[in-house]
Amino acid sequence: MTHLRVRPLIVESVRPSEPCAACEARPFSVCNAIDQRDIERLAALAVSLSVDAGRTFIEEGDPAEHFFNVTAGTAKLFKLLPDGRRQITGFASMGTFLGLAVSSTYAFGAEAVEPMRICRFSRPKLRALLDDFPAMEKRLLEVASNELVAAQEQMLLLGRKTARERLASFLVTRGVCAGNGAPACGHRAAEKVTLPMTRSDIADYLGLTIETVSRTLTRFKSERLIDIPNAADILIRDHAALRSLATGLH
Amino acid sequence: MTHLRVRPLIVESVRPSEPCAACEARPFSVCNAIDQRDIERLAALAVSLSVDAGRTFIEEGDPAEHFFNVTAGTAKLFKLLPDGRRQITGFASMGTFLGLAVSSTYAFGAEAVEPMRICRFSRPKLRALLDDFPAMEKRLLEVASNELVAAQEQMLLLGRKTARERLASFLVTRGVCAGNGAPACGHRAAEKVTLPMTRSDIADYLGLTIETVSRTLTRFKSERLIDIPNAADILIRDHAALRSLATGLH
DNA sequence: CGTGCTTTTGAAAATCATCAAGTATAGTGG
DNA sequence: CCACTATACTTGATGATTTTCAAAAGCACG
Repeated sequence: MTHLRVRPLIVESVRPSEPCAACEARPFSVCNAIDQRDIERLAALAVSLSVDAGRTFIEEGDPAEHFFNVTAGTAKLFKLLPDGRRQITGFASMGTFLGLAVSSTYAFGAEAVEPMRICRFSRPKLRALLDDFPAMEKRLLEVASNELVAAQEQMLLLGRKTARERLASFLVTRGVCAGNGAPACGHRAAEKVTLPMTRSDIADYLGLTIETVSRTLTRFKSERLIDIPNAADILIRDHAALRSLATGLH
Repeated sequence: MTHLRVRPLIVESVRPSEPCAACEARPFSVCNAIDQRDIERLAALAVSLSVDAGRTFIEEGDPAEHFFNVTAGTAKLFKLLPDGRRQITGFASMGTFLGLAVSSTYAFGAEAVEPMRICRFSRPKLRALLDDFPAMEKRLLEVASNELVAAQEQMLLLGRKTARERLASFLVTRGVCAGNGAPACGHRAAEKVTLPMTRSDIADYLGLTIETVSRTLTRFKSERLIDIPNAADILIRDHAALRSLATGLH
């Protein structure tokens, strides 16, 4: 019954010849908590995978069998209501660690918004490894703490900010921390913000509709705060004004 | 300016004779990760404090010098915008651990909504202790992971749920996990939900106004979903209907 | 150069916020 | 014990931001 066969989530599945040691994402990820000489033990667990754009590689409610580490590309993390309403809780890019749940099932779904490369670890095996590398456990706690802070900031945005303030916050945050896709998080503001996600994704991230997102961006443009050479790229023209808007000052 | 504060935050400051060993909150907190025989080392760091209702004991932006563990009472955790808009990101009750931030300053404020008892730890000292007790570090990671899941659920609520759905979610969650103040989190539904916080707090938690909270509760009452003997107590009359509403089913 | 998608733009509708009283409730002091 | 005050809560009328519904305009891809 070939027609019932589930299409494999994963397009390619390899153990790179020089697995973690040469990983470009390592400096940005929890993996850098492990010494160069111990890195092989981690590499033995890692499976590097390609994920096509649009592919869901974590399904909310599924048994949580793996941890993931994003090594390239971007994913959206989301929760759904039965009628299809969606809240995107965050975007994961290079270095982001996924699957930090105590529960036995995933609390959120994850879908690639652009072609991705991810590193997959068996949950129980990585857990076992963590016992030998408390430094990595410490890093995980740091990561979780930072995400918690970001989540609180997002709650403020979703609960109390206007549409204009939400878009301004989004652009500013993207500009500072995800300038052009690289999560180098240089603390300098980017001129150009590249948005790999659709307006629909942005809307579901900010608790708005696509129409409101589009209208608000258009208005920013008419106010000379930004330029929109094409839908995916935003040029920041008045960073100060945007930052001010983002923090709730009118 | 916290430095200019006249009245002391803390009303009473004691090291109880049997510090952590007999702590009622320990079974609910991260402290239970430490063995009975090692508990003294933790107790040596702990300072037990009383906090009056309405007192702010964590100020957003202040240097993060302490961790806290709630041993009795309830606090609201919040973030503010410059013009006074407030988002309550959560309520902390018995067993809740506070202060998990990597940053050197608190990312949120905390205020007692009813008389509280908290356990205070010096950040650097507890950090040092954690090196000797990886089990506690593990527990902290669990706690942070769980809070992350709760935060994502709250983002779904704030970004995508209607006022009715938000209130229903709030009542159901309170009924299951905070029945009558004890965070036993028994998985049975409570008949009565006691709300130590004001309507204003509920509104700021759910991203609504006090008027909408009040009206929605009144409507639930007229629909026989709940009873409101007094503003602080809510009787759940139709738990199934509320749960259904909370998950977005109309 | 269609075809299908995303994005933009417009008009109408709706939910929720704001403004404004009015009613409980609790705490205080006479 | 009872006014008296302050605060919290409820209820009503109006209004505004955002959503919904609808359709046109861009863009990418075969």
